[in-house]
Amino acid sequence: MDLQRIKYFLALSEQLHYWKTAEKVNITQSALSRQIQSLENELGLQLFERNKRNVKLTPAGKFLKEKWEVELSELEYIHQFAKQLHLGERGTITIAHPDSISASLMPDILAMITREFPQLQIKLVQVLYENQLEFLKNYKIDLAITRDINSEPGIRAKKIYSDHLALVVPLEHPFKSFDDLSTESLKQQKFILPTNDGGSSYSEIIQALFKSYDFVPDVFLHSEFGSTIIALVRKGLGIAILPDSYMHHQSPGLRFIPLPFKTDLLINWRADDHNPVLANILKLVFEG
Amino acid sequence: MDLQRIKYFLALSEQLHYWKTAEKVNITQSALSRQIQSLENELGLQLFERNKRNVKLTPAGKFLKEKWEVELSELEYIHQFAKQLHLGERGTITIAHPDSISASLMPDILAMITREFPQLQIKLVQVLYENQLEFLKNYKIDLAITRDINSEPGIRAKKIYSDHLALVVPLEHPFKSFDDLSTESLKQQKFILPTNDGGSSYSEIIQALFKSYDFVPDVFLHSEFGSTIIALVRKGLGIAILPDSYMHHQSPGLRFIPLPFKTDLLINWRADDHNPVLANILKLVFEG
DNA sequence: TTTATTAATGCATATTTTGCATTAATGGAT
DNA sequence: ATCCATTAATGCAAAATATGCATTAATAAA
Repeated sequence: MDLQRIKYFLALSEQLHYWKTAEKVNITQSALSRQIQSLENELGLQLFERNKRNVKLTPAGKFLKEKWEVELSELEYIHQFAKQLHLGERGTITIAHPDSISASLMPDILAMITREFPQLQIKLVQVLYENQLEFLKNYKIDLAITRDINSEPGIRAKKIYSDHLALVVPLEHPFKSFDDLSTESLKQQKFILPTNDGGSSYSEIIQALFKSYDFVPDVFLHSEFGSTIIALVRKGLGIAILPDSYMHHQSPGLRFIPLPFKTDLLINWRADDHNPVLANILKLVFEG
Repeated sequence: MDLQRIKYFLALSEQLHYWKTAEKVNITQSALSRQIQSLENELGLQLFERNKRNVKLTPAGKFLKEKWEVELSELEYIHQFAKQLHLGERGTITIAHPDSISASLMPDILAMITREFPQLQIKLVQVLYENQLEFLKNYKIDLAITRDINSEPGIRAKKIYSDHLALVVPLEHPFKSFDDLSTESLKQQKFILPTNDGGSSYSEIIQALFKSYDFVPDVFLHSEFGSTIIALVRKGLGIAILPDSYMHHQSPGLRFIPLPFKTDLLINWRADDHNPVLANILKLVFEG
């Protein structure tokens, strides 16, 4: 059954006149007549009661007119929605990102996305460092913002930002600026550092930093969660090294001392992911 | 957009394999391939992500699969429903009938209808005698059961039943049987009779009855409603003449004395009414 | 590298739809 | 009653569309 036929029927059911209707829908009266006939044959029922003079809906025709009007507009809506999915203007995307940028980079990115694609639904998740690529490969997330360079096949990555590292100390701490740092003074500090899992480029940078001062830090505690680390520093339990993106978090009682080391932020996605939503978001992130 | 195409799409979206699907829907792989392509062109979007080896739904395709499945089954249901309307197995019909047969003939007719056409919706109404044909012509009712022969153009009628008239008296009344009736004894009675509107063949029969006893009745009250008349008779306010169909109403305290006069029941409908429901009901009423 | 698998495509054929011209039925006017 | 204007249906040829067969091109697996 062709939907066009149903549209012809609906037009005729309004006009109840073959000639006028035929003109309206841009076919000849002959074609219209036969379209209605085929529709009736296909359904095995009569839609119109007609003689050579008058056209009138049968009860079944009246019923179908009402129902089909609803169904056709429903289908119309569905098709428009699908078109938006196709164009990547609608849909859902799940993004994992590090805690550090939840008050700096993420708000910017999200504002940009909702400005360009207001219909997109975005799910933000925080994923443990070691799970990020696995979740990406298993379609649990579609986009991962990480601080690590990966070399997974099937995953593409691109740098989107670069953070300075900063030494985070309580306000009352004697370290006021970078000049106060020395091997001697650092040796006396207790450190709260990210979990050292060996593979993370972020950890490696921190290791390099300590190496440049040529000492092994006294690590009081490891945590994977930046917000945990900040809370502990504020309580005076130690000092930490974090990306200075954390400065954008509302953290009274803390001092960030910038260090001459940088940590990159990379955006990761499946190379074979053809979801148009992804393509739109990547384009937006890279090109503004 | 042909619904058949959508069915092909749905089949392919299950199998995700052109050959197998083509076989299943009884066309060649070539035809299927092109049907899917036209569908994609028509919608202006991609339904499947495919290379020469694999077929996979796109997000839009996945969405449409779910929605179209629902819509198609909805349409299926609508078409079946319409078919039933066409066959007169579904639909609504409004029937007017006299109060007298609401406990005798009507239950029989209704039982018959619901047995044969359980999906039919029947509205029963009581319409004042003088409005019956007007309501029928104005499509307020579809079927009128009357006791009057009409000669309206456009209205067809057929006799379906014949009632005896009965004299209705309270149980304690001296009239016990037809033999107790005489001009003398009747002259002493107060009568409660139907409204005498002149045109009703029912009233005319009652007039003929009185004429056969050669007297003019002392009429205490006229009412168009049989149940009102019965209530008044039971209270001893007079005696009445009613079709003996009323015997089937639960009316303790009354005696029905059959009279040798008959009143016909006719069923009336619009001659040009092609509602299949009507045709079915008429057939049922006439042929059992 | 080869092979088997599989979606797409060129082409001829079959089917369906369309438009033109005409027919047949019907309501209204004379 | 009769004629006329209107209007839905229909025969026919042309156009558009769908189908099947055979082949091609791409690719994953052996």
